Amino acid sequence: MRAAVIQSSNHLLAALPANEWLRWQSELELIDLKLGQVLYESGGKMQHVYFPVDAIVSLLFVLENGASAEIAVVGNEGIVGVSLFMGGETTPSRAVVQSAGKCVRLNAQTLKSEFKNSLPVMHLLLRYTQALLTQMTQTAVCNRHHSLDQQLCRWLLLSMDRLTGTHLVMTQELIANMLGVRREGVTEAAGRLQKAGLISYARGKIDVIDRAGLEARTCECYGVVKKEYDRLLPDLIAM
Amino acid sequence: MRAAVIQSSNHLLAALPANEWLRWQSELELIDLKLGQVLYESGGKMQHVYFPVDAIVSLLFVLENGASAEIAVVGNEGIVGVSLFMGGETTPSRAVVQSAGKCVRLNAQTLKSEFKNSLPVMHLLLRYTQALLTQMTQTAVCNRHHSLDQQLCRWLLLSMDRLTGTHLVMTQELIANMLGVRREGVTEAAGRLQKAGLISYARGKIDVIDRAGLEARTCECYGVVKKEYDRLLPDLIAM
DNA sequence: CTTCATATGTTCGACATCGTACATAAGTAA
DNA sequence: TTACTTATGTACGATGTCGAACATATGAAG
Repeated sequence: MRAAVIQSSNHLLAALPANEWLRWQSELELIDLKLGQVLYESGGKMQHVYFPVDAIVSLLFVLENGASAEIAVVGNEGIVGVSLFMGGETTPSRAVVQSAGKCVRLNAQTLKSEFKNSLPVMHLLLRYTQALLTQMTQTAVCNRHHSLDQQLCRWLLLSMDRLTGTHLVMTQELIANMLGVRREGVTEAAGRLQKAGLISYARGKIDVIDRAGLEARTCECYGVVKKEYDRLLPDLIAM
Repeated sequence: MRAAVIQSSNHLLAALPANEWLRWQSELELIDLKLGQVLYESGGKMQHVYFPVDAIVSLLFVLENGASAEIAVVGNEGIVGVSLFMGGETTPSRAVVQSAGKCVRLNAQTLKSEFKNSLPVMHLLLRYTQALLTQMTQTAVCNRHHSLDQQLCRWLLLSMDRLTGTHLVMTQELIANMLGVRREGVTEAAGRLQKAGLISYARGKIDVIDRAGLEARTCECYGVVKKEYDRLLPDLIAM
């Protein structure tokens, strides 16, 4: 299970000072995440934190009646499991793999002690958490004020930013769960985007054809979040 | 301006170890906050952090077109300005006084250095931030899935929890801004609550008559947030 | 008391999404 | 091939909120 991990595979890992990287290296495990895999269940104990490499993880809130909504996405710019070092031990959200791929895993206890004992690690993780917080709050406002079409564009763009290429494996049913709307609504919105020549999709495979077109059609929320990530994590994103 | 500040006036301050309290005491300023006063503007530099005593502060997101939505409320259980120690310097949200009252102010630089140099302070603030984060994300889901009536109940309950008494000074217009809906919608929802005997209101003065009734009518979001605050900040809330 | 700004109440059609039901199409397994 | 599951398409009325316009009521200032 333990395999050599390339530091630059995840932006947060890449930003680690040499000392920290040396300490961590032997503790990191490179694992495969499958589509739909659940990393944390709401309220569950967290045994690890995860640094996505080419996987994407969605943070979902699930209501009692089963309805859900995505509050943030995490790709290779970030870490899944911030509640751990924030002091919660458990998290009230569910973490689901939205796009299959590689991921680096670290023992929860190790991360907690590193967070406590290394100032650079602490600052890095907190700055990332601040960016994540912005994404969450912008999502809240977006849920309130913007149309499904715009939100779908935003969602596609956020996903594309965390992938290489323009291809995405994701059924409309799953997108509906993420956005917290009906599957039929996604079908219609996606149909409009396809008719406009922005995307093409078929049975769970989506291709973005006109990225600029998506950016033109989405709400400001996408730009705000992206700008805040660039501001807070400039050296990490730029590489 | 500088006045004696009672430690127990704010739960976070109350939870400070004796050493920290001694260091902070001379730096704290007790100030008055007026209804509608803006503590931070979106993107603005933060000069202070604020520990509400009997004031309530709303964290609002404002969109380009002026539409807004509240993402969290802070009362005497918390602190306004978490982005400061999270490493952001600026915050992407606006902080507005939702209920006038007293507040303790602390210099931004002081707080940052205390956060860095005192482990108990750091842990306390991070744990609070985690609770705040829960409130924000639950709000996001609530925006998506629940009715205006339920959200109004939730908003009233969250406000009551941060006040002494059952009286609230707040026009329907302002509530509408907080919830991110039209004023007319609040008028209708509030009318239904009044007809049901849960509240009474007149020209900006609201009285909660039947708190249990509000709790029965609101969505699960209120309970989830309250539970998480109790879990993460038990000693602070209990006192 | 009068005037005026503020707060609340009410109505209308418009629109987006919901809930439900069912139809079609593409991949999978026998 | 056939049967079956999964993914997508479409239609319908119901519902909730919006946007706008206007009516009423209260409190404050002169």
